[in-house]
Amino acid sequence: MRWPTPLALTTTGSTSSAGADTPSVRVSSCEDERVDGGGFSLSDLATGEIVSVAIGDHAVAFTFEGRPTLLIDIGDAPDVFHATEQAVSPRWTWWSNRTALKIIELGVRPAKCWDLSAAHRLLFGGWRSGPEQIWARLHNLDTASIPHRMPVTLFNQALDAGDLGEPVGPDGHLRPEWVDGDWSKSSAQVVSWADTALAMQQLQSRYIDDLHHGPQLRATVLSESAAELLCAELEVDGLPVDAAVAASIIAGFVGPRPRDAAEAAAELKRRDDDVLQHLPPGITFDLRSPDQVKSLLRRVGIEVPDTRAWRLEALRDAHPIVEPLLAWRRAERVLTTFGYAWVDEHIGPDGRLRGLWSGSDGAAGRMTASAGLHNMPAELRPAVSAESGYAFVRADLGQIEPRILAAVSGDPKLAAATRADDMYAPVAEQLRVEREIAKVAVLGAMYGQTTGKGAEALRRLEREYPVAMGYLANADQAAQGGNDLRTYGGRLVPMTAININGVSDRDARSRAAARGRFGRNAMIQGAAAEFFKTWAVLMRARSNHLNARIVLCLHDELLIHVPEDRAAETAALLDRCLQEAAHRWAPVRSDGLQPVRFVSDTSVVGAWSEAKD
DNA sequence: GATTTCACGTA
DNA sequence: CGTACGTGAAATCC
Repeated sequence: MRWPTPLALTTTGSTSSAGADTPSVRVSSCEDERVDGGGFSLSDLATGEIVSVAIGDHAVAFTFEGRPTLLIDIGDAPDVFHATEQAVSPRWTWWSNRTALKIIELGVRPAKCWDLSAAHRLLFGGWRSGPEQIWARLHNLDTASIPHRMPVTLFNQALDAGDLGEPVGPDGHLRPEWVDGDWSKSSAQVVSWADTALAMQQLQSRYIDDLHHGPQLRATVLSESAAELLCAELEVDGLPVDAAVAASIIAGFVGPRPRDAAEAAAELKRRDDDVLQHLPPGITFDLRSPDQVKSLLRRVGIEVPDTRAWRLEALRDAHPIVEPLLAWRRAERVLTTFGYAWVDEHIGPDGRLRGLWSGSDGAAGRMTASAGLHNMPAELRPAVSAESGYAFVRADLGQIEPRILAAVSGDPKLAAATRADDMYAPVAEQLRVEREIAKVAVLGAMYGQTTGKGAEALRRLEREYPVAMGYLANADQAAQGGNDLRTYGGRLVPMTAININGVSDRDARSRAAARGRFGRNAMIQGAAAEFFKTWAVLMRARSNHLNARIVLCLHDELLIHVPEDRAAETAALLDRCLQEAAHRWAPVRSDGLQPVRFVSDTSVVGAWSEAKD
């Protein structure tokens, strides 16, 4: 698709409203060329779907029915985005949510999009999903041959816009100069880059059709795209945290905030001495060094292969130094990872903890977050508290993994068990074992349990739920054979994603077993991640009128910040969204029943720590 | 200076 | 039970 001479224009900031229904934008000039574009009325666009492509950090090219319509500078025109969302709520197309972030920072919340990067990670697996990767895979080019740009040196200055040429180089790859995006763009080049992105959207769409993975694949692309919008919003909004409460909790572990270096050193020594006093005077070890801790333990007669907490836990009574050592470890964790430095670095003056969010990193496509948002110790959760006049609605999915297994495998008997609030109860009855045994057996089957107490229960599981167990065995076998997997929602799980390092010292058999475990786990964990994101983005889309904001996603748990008087409504809506997500995953049967039931535990709280099971 | 290992928090 | 992630400090590599 080549575009005609683009109407490459910027607004003058004079978005005039002719009326609430027909906002219009007057366009006049561009960075480096003048194109007489005349007037532009958003109401003209209301009849069809806009495809819009945001470019780099700044400019955005709008297209309508394949024709370039408008090019603007993001920072210049928040009102244009706002009006566009209001009038037509387009499905934006962009290379990644870094563009969405720019718009969200202006206070506009795009409703929907096609995120090329998210779609790419879904379709092809892995982490890398820049324009050059997207282009290469869709053109069957070897990603190893993607060219890299020479580092910029004194003698190798950044290119002028005029030196860029076409986006595609002679080797068939996107030119790295274009991908890097730190070039000054002419309007024609911006439009050309938009052209490229739109072409990728069409190729991805065709790729989806050709995979024949069922209607859920396209639905997953849209859900994962929306999840990227959610991620950008999570980065902008942040998690409400009371820094004073956080500081007082930290003080309980490591003492008050030191005023100077000497005080910090004294506090450090005091904590070290709590442990070292159990040794003969004069003997000292660096407690921060695992090797030295091992030597320390050897000196008091304890020999261990490593000094991990769970191992030392069992040796509490072996020597009086073990107990204070464990306490030291705990305090050290708080001090180094979640101490005052963490508070200072990640909690803003507005009382929001902010980190970077990824919608689908990793092997199975779960969301990830930095700044400790996903591994904050439970002891710190009281500091995560709603602002004045607000409340949290927190909800987590109950027994999500076995329910997912029932759904993706299509096992009718296991699906029947999901009708119970506690699905392990009917499973236990079926297996004629205790509930705990049944639970361990089901989890063991999903995770590839190796140490076997539940061996007998596992055999019974295979007899009673052959479809579900067959699904897992199939994934295990495929992964052991080095074959890539694809989740129920359509995410490719490449077997290259498995971390070989951790098992490199084992023999071939245990490596194969590790691959098998990885495979069966990825199919469940990945599908659960997809289901969770569907739930979350439905809630995001449905809750605008409540002023509710999702402020934390934690694999199976949602935390929503909402005005107090809308909390009950929000909780009710959250449940309806869960039912909608379940329905989208598996339409109702002929008898009108939902084949697999999903449940959540939902509560309205003032702080995250409350009402947590 | 960059990379790996150990340890540990979360699900 | 087992998988995944992000983190920080020490140890190791180059």
